Amino acid sequence: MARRKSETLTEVELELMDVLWDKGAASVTDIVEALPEERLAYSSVLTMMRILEQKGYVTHEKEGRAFIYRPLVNRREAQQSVIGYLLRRFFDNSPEQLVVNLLEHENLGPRDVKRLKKMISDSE
Amino acid sequence: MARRKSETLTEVELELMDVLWDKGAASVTDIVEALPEERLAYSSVLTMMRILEQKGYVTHEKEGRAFIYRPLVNRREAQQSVIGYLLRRFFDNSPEQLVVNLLEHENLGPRDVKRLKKMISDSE
DNA sequence: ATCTAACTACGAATTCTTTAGTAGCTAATA
DNA sequence: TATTAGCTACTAAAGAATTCGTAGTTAGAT
Repeated sequence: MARRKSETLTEVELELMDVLWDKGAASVTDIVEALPEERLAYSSVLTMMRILEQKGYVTHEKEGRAFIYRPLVNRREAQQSVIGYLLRRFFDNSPEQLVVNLLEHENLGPRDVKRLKKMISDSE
Repeated sequence: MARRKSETLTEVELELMDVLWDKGAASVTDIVEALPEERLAYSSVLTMMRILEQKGYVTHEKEGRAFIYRPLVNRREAQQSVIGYLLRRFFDNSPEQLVVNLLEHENLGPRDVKRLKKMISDSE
């Protein structure tokens, strides 16, 4: 039997969406060039774009000879989606738990914590 | 060619680890019984436990006739790891961005926001 | 000592993800 | 109009994740 489809962007999907989000719209050639040298073959990107379209993350239209791809989901939405997934699966739907862990995270210096607090204060 | 291994717990792996984290230690039978009715066959759980052991998430020892599995990674560590992944891949290593999104998340009521703020203020 | 119930080990099957080669179409140009 | 450069479509392939069947082993009961 088999696995369920991923409900969030997978690794490579995310990498390509990042390019689209940065550029707003792009042809396959644009995307290949935006990626690190030799990262993916042209046809690999093409395949992934097809998959992303199937999954409803992007759409395309012909412009001149090439397909121009545009995101149907923006970065913010993708972020919210993955946060939702994370809360559900790892944090028992408790944003507090997530933030507690974030505050304790080794990657977080005192400077970060300070900025975080300021940001939350400002958000009222 | 092929994909990279997942650096965080996958869906089913997480489901099983959750049982271990709750119980502290458990036999395969214990785990099957802790899962929702008909969720997974005995042998499926066995296979997944083997994989989890290969990946270094659990260990086992024989107790009587059965294997008793114990987590080698605790819930907190798994949460930190997935937060690290999230920051890196979705939030450009910016905890601020993550929190901004959390605050704007539709699942978050005003009561949650209030508690969050208090929690961060208290964290000095 | 044999039988049997309880477990584990091994491997197969299926889908998803990721990567890429190649055939084939099309528009611009010589 | 015939070439060809630039794209897309199709196909393949292999690793990872997920699920489960079955053979084989072993400890305890008869």
